[in-house]
Amino acid sequence: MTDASSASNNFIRQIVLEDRAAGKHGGRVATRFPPEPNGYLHLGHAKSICLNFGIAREFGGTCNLRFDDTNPTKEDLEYVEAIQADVRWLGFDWHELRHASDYFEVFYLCAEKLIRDGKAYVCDLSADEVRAYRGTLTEPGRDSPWRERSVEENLDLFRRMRAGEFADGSRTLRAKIDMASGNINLRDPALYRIRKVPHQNTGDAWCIYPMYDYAHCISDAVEGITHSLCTLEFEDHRPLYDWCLEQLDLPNHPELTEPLRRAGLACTPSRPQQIEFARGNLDYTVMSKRKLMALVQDGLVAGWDDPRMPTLSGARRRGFPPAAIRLFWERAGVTKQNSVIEFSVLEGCVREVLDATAPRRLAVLDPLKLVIDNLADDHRETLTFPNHPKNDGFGTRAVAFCRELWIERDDFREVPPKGFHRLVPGGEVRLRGVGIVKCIDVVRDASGAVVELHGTLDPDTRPGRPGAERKVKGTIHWVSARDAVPAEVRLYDRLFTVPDPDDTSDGRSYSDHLNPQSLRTVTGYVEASLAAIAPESAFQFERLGYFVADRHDHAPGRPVFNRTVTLRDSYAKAVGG
RNA sequence: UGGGACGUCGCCAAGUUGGUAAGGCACGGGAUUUUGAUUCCCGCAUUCGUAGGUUCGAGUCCUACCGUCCCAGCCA
Repeated sequence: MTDASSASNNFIRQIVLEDRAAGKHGGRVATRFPPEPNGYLHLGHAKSICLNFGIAREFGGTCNLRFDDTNPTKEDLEYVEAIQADVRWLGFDWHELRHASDYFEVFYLCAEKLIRDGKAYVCDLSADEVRAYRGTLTEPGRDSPWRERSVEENLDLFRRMRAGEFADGSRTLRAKIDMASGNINLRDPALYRIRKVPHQNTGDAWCIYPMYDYAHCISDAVEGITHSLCTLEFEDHRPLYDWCLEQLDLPNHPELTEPLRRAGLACTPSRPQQIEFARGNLDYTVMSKRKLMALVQDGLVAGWDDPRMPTLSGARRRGFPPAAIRLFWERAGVTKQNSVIEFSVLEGCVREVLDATAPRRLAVLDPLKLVIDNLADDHRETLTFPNHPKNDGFGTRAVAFCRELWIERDDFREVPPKGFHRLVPGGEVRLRGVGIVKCIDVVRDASGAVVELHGTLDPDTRPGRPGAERKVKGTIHWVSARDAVPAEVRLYDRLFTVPDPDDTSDGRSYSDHLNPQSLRTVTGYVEASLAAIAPESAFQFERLGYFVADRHDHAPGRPVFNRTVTLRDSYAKAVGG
């Protein structure tokens, strides 16, 4: 994890630095990553994960994984399991695994304290009425008719809410703040609502559930969080975050957190500080949970881990190394500016990591036969290839060579465009690791299509011979037609055809911009040893790109590869290919 | 005159007491190369949303304006 040690500077890191210098929290740093288990983690979450775990790691602090599970109608165990796997895969491990629901009893005790202090009341208004009383962005709201109930009545009603005496939606517990505030979050926000539905973690123990603003700040304090990092849209919520913690003063009211200690959970409440940063967006993709969910449910992709999805499980299956994702977010930086990062930045990180870590192999994806006429029909040879051009530590491997080869159809042109460096009739090209071959014949089928090439290998240009230094314009890759094995290869491209699929100003929605070419499956030929490698092994197929053995479908004897990313190709770019 | 935030190169992003615009990606050019890959050089904002002002000097201070994003869930 070298990328975390060279931590780039950003405003949050500076705040932490200053806080430590000032001796806040005794110099302690504690963060948390608090996903709601209502979907899979995506690249955007990775930014928050890298930030929270990265800050904790840099300062010798701790970072908890906390499931923000306060809304049982949306959450599911499937997600809590997938999220843990994704965080681990990204390369992080949490100090403690917590659930907001672990604190339900604490939230309840805190609510009673607010009621006793005259800071919260039970409101009988319906959802529609609350909306009407709230006012608008430019007009103040009006006080609820239930705002001045006595402490005794509020306490009685709230206890009966918990006991299940009232119907869903019939009452809420509300904070008593200011119905005229310019900040709508302060217009007596709901703290608790009635939902008689079972919860993925607490079963049917509760029928009242706390709201995010109320639960989140208390959860942070209870866990001793020092810096509570969240995204920009919560900036308006910070006054409420601070209000709750100020009313409750958890550090000085141990009786409120007593249930936790009784349950054996460590608990030394802090007074955390919420700091907001901008989400990270990528072009040519969508990142909202709702849209990702729709892509899955509408069958537009093969699942949450479809290699075209910006989910972490999708990135994993696509072959993006976790280190590349970490590097990416480090490069992108952390600020308060809304931004859309070009996908090429991510691809660059992926190539950078894979160039250094992926062993090289030969594979032909669009095969055309090339017969070396000046080799005996039974000619068999085993060539030794380095596994990495710049790192001998990768060792070497044996590559079978014979008279009949597969080469890339693209690497032969009868009428070459200018600047074409590959094989042409009568022309020469280097076969990677073999020598220079000259094309002496082109075989066509009845329709005139090229079906086979014949050539001669110049024996003086074989590796080790003096002629091996001879220059030719191009080098192409190949595999032995008698030894290579067929493999299913999935060629992925971006899922959307437009930079901003979320833009609906032309009246079209993101699903109208799906790229029909985002997946092309071909059967190619790969070095035989690739049939035996483990799923998720990554390789560079020389001159083609980086490929990964599919996590689920690759099996011994049935190789399946996903193209992670192509190699940079200045030739294709120059000719507009 | 509802509240909150943000505007530095095509995309990110440094710039913390005002002293004369880092870096990355992308892009263009060149070298090396048995991957048109990698690597290596070189180039790439007289200018910091705009207009004024203060100052010997402003991206950094002041004023006004313009633009973008977020907020009216008993979602998070």
